[in-house]
Amino acid sequence: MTLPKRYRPEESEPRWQEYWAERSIFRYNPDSKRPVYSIDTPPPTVSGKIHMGHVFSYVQAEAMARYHRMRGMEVFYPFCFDDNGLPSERFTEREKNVRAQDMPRRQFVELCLEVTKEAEEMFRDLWTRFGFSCDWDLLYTTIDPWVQRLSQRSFLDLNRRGLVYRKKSPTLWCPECRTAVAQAETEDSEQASVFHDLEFPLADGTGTIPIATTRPELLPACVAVFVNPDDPRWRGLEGKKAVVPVFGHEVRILADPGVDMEKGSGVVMCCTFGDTTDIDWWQDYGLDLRIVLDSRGHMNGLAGFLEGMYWKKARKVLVDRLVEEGFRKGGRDISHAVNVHERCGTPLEYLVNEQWFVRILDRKEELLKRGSQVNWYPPHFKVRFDHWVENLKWDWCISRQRYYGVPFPVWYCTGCGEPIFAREEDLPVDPLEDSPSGQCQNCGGRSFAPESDVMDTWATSSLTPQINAKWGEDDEREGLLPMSLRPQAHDIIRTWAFYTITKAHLHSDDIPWNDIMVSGHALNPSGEKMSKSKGNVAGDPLLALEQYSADELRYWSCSSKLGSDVLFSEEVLGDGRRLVTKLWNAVKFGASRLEDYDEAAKPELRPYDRWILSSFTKAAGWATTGMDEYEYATAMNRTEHFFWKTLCDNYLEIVKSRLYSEDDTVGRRSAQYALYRVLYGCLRLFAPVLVHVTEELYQSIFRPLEGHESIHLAPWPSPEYIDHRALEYGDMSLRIIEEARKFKSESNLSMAAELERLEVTAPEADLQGLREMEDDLLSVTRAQSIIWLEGKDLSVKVFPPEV
RNA sequence: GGGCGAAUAACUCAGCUGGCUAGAGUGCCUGCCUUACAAGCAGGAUGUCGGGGGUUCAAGUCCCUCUUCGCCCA
Repeated sequence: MTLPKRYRPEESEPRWQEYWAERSIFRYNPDSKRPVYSIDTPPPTVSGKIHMGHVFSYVQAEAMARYHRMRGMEVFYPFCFDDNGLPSERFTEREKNVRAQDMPRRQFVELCLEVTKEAEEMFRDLWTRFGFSCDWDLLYTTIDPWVQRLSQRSFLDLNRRGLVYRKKSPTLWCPECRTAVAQAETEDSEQASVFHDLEFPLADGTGTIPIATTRPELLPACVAVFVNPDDPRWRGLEGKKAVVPVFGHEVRILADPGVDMEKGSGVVMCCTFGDTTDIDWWQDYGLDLRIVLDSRGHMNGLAGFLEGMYWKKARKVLVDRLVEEGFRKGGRDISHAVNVHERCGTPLEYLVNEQWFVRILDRKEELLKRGSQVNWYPPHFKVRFDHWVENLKWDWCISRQRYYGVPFPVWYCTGCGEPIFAREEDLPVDPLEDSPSGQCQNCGGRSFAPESDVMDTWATSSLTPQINAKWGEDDEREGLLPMSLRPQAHDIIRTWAFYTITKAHLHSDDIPWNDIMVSGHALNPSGEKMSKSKGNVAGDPLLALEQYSADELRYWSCSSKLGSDVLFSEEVLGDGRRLVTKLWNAVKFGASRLEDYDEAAKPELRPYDRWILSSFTKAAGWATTGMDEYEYATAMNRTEHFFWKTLCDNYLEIVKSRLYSEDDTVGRRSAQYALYRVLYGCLRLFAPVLVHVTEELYQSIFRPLEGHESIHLAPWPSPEYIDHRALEYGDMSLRIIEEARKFKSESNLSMAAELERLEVTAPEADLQGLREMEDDLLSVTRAQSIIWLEGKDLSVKVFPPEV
């Protein structure tokens, strides 16, 4: 049982990773009698490089998997990839320097599959090297045929429940990606712009009205002008008509309380469509539809002389014209928030297209209720969900005019346009290649056109609990829903968490998971959020793994409170290394003193041995409470403090001489017993985070007696020993050791220096308890003798040897 | 504009339901090679707990307000 002087993680870590894989240590056993702890891993988007932020968040969840496994639960912990949809398309286009529209659809899809496959292998390799305990046999990707089938089944189920509809309707549109996008895929970008002050003539020639706008190029799309009915400046205008400058068409002047009197002139033009207010008014007042932009953001024929220009150019040309013709009275530079596509940063437009929607707007209350049924860790993140639901303005648009994704299982009758839905037993279908069976229910037609849109990736990735449970499949997994835990970062509450809760509610009238743990972000050393799009990513995980061991990086990932953002910096990573080394050395020392350890030879325990066992029980209790609340950082902190301060700095020094003693066999046996139990206990408390070094130490030292195939299959420490009296006097006595050490330090003496004697004064009630530890106190302080005196408070006098 | 979070030692952060001289790690200073560990050990210095009010016998901890920063959403 001797360990090498130094621990070599670079050699040890791959060895144990291989060991776990070969023996399928982390395989999920569906026939197990243990209670199931299931984790709904959010499949990472396969769209590029992984950064420390991913690692950070996934490690936190991984530690929870390890913990629950040790608590005796059957852990269902899959890994997965989200590799369909727009992100993967753009990734493929970037990697291969191609554009989807330049090649046959089938060929592009093949290319996507190839590119994402490579990325996934890299991902899997990296995850293995971080010591992830997922069951790779449960791996799925969102483009797998059976997952596509499940996703299409979801669509058909929603259709059956009357929860999807297809409608020509104003939709958020990205002119760059040329597809509809969902509200959740947008973000605000602060951009410089100009507020143009225009003047609209009144149709009856009685004057003009001022209108300020940032989007003059939408003038040809102007369908009305609005004022506030309470605005005294514009009383009497309502019902008149205004003439749109340059374009000359007349529009009605209407009054609506939604007009902000403070902003600009208090007169607003309504265009189809500049923003959501335009859409509301267009609907509420039955206004004309004048679409002037095409799917690429160019002006169309309705824009007259601007036709064919990209909107930016059109704006410039039109502003010149407005100035020329005297309609523009001025303008000022402003900075305002523009709604852009989060994937490419392009300002979004509202176009009118046929799109598929999931009906959610009329279910806000139900969704809020579902959200409350989930346990949020930490709790304050729930309000993000609530606010998102409360502020929803659109039904969920799930169709995308792209190439690579799960197809809609739908055709349209060429005769009457009626949609034909695939039969469930035929799934998965690709309407571009397959044909529906039978004829049109509506007109009897037999000729069909395929739906060429694909479903948004969220339509599938919102189904991860159902995918895990193989919902509706022949080999459906029983008893997994709702799942135990969804781990994820806080930036995807409004997308992933929201959609997943929505789907579970709509399909099964249930919550998708009992708990959700929301992790923070890893910030780069200057405190900024790392994001691929900003190009400020620090800490390439592969590079980090060359400099630091997986355990060190894991330690960093688990050293901050759940949900809070944390800096990724070199100095913080040193902390993990210190602990790993200390752990190695302490166990190495223990092992050298435990060579003849005999569990059966346990004698009556000495006071300090009872003390350390009780202290451990206390520390393990704190750790357990922390882990149960997903507060792994607190748990690790408590454990580390116990291990370093109580165990190493004090206990080991106290019992050292007994452990080396050849005369005091009973004392030695007693110390050996406590040391063995406590070291093994500490290893187990550290195991969820420091997964490799604890395994290495366990296998070398504890496996022969404990027998578990891996420390990760060993039971989490339970309160096995508590002696309150020993705890009290042990803690109290530390003061005596402290005073002796302080004396030596202040006298510039070595800790090994001998002392003549100690005079300890203590209250009568405590004297007996303290005196029971005299032998160990003498050995740790190197004092010749201790004089025990009775007094009011505990105090210690130190006498050096006579010179 | 609304919401959420943060503001505690030079740095990174703990401080739960208010209670004894406010903690940890790093860094700094002084020592010490102690039969595991100098990547260590012992000791030490450093804080108007963002500002201002209030509640209370008692407030980093609760309430109000202001300031700064970050994030999310309009």
